[in-house]
Amino acid sequence: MIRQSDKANLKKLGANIKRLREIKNLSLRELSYECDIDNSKISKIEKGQVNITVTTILQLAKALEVHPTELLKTDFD
Amino acid sequence: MIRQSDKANLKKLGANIKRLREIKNLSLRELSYECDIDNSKISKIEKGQVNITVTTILQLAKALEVHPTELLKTDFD
DNA sequence: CGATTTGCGGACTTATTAGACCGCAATATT
DNA sequence: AATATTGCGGTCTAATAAGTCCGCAAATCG
Repeated sequence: MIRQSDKANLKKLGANIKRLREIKNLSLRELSYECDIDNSKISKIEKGQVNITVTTILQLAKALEVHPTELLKTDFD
Repeated sequence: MIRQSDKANLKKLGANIKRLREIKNLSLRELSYECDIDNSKISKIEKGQVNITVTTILQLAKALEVHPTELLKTDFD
């Protein structure tokens, strides 16, 4: 029962995470090393292919050195 | 491999969600009706017993009529 | 007091994330 | 040109979130 608006929202989230990563000039593998999440997984997250959990958000935020809320700062549907 | 700090963070998130629900004077069942999430599930979320996904955060935020970032506005470890 | 609401927890099935690994095509580096 | 890096996709297992239902004890209400 994965909704259509959810897919769009996950893409927005992913795009925002990618933006934050690029601001820090990190490659997928570098960020992967920092937050202990497989680089292919991060790739999928950025593509909006995964509905990540809160703890994953927190891990990414810590590695990106931003408050978790920053990851969600986008215009969801 | 559920870490210790994660448990604490989930509790903080849950407490914040509960706070937002109480601000709107909603019972678990009322909020449940609004966001289509079982009341017992919301109870577990508020207790920090579930590591919810992004879409669940979005559902709750919409029902609570706040931006998703509001749910994460707390001091995580 | 009797009836209703409320928070909460247990139990169960299904769907999906987490986590780990591999490999390739394109790009960047030397 | 040769080598290394990078983004990305596929695959597999184990863990767990999602989703649903039941019921109870305590609080609230008429």
